Amino acid sequence: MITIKDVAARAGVSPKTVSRVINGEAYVRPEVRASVERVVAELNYRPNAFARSLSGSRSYLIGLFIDDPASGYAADLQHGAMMRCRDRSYHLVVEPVDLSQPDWDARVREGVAALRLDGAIVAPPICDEPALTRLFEELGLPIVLVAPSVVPPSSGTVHMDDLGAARDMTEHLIGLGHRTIGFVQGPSHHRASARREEGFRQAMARAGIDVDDSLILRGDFALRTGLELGECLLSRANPPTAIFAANDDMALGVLITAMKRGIPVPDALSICGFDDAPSSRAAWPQLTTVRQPKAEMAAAAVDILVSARLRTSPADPDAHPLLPYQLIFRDSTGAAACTPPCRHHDADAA
Amino acid sequence: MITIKDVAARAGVSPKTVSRVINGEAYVRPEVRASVERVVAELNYRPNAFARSLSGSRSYLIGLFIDDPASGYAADLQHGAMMRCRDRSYHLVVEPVDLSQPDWDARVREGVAALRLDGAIVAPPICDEPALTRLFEELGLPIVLVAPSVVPPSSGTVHMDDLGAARDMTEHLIGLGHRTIGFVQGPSHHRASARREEGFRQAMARAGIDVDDSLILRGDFALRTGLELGECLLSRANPPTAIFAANDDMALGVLITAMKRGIPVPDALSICGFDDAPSSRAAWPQLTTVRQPKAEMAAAAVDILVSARLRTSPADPDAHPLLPYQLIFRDSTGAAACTPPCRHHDADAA
DNA sequence: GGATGATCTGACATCGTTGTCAAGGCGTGT
DNA sequence: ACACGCCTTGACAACGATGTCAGATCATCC
Repeated sequence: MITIKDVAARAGVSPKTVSRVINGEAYVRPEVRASVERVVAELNYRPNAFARSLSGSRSYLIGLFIDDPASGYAADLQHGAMMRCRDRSYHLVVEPVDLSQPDWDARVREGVAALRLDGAIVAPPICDEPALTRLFEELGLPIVLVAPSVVPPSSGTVHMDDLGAARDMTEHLIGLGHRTIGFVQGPSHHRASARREEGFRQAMARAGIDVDDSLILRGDFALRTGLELGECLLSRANPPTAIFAANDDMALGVLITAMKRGIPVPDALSICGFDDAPSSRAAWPQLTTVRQPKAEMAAAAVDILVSARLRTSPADPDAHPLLPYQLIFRDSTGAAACTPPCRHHDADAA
Repeated sequence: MITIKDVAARAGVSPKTVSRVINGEAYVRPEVRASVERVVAELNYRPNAFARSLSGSRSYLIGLFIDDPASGYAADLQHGAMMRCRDRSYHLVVEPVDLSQPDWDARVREGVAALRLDGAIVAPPICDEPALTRLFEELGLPIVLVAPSVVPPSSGTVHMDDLGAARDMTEHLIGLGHRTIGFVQGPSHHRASARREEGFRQAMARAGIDVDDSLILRGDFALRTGLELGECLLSRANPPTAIFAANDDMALGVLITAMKRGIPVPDALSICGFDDAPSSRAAWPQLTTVRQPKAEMAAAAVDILVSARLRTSPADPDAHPLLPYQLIFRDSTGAAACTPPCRHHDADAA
């Protein structure tokens, strides 16, 4: 294994100078820098991460704290964070946090203490747990929250524009001629879900359509509530011609209910979801939905943590980026059966 | 941050003795051991992983090398590996390997060199890449392959019994009265998939049913081949009453084709898959399938790597465990429409 | 009682890097 | 010619653990 000394010897400089070159510090003559860089390349030298962290103030390690690391959501976050870490020559350590276990805080402490993490990314839903964010604050660990409902001070956040996405999707439905649209809400404590409803209402208001509040039902993001609330909406005397669910699982539930009742989708009923979960693609017909920039949010979180070493401004807008969403038009939405006067509408936006 | 010196001072012993206690070495008087352990608990001391790895021979780090870290399969492996790592006070580092990039080997080298990994877990499909396993061998890094098609010498493996699972599932179908059963194979290079076909044939042979080779079609694990091959099978003059696909995505394709043709599932057609992918639960009806012990395989891999420090026997059977599968009976399989004489059969095994 | 070996314990060097600090070289203004 | 500041460099001591080795203690056997 080659070390910094080998490089130093071969380049005819001191180890410290090699260290300077590696870390891009100033005050190294360009010739010397070039020569060291050449030797580094020749020997294919890689600094030992442990020595680095032991000696220096950085560990080059970022923790990703996740409730359920086996979920698709978690996988996307991991992927995005890991790739960005690699680009910035950091490494990602994924740590599961099971808040239902009594000793969860001890386990978190242990992980942070043993690894000297430079920062932590906290995924939903545990990013909304005050005890956890307090713990990180106590440990002096910079954190970035992914799509949190509440924003504690002195932590970074990454978000997507839930309101805008829901507005756009609703406008898509309205453009297809739908006027009676049902909305399946998420749980009340979930801020993002509230923003989605807000977007829905905005789009309806802009189009001058009165919202019938009895068409807005509250669910809990689980598939089975989609089944139940779908039943509710579709058994009405005047059922909606389109249903917008605040996540894909519930949309799937609505879809299954429609199939059971023999309602053809999208011919008699348009359905759209939110999340672009894997199951939205596996369903038939495939679900029109909103892609959350999960990987991008995680990558942005890494950026914030890495650069936070430099700047120490907690409320800097750079520490709270809003990432672009994308509407995914698939096969579960189509033109409304022509009850109201409707023109044909082109649906290939985004 | 408290260090080994703090503990040593408070316990009135040398740092080295504390080190001995932490690492469970022999030759420490029971009283001393107890006293040190008390102080460790009091101060809530955790050894610094970096110092440990820099000084000692272990890094307490295990790498999980994965092609597509965003897949559900990867997520399950990660979860299992991570939990077991935590129990054994190791940590898991996930490293993506993109074989399509020209410099993939340099990136792997870099990761291994910088982190001094104690071992690597290599997930499918890259565990079947000879260049990769050779690279690890060259680096002297112990590896465990997850469900590989070929087993290079001097590496551990973890497997599940694909043959037995497919046999059991086929027997389940036969027990439901099915006699004309279609089988959708995976790609030819995929050994596990071949074992699944073998299990299918064994069950059929045991039941004394002749296998019609034209009912066995080769796919490539993608959903769209499920659509196409389902079409193939269902448009026959004498279509099968049950179709067994070698993975869930293809089974889903078959399911969608059946829906399109208006064939009720499971009343007129039973379908089952393999993998217990998330989408198998999101489908309607939910798919009967085989649960692969993904998390358990990953956990077993960690065990092998951790204990391999102790024993150095490469071909030890303990280094090649076979993990138990589980049949998941859901709603896509049911009794065959009674063309052949059939008795009612109880389906609640496993 | 003294040699022997097993059981304990600590001093010290070491792992590979970075932080601190001091010092030398060089340009500039007076 | 001198003081001053900026650039550039390296010596040295950390960082926090473990490996090595030598020394101390104790029981056992001749």
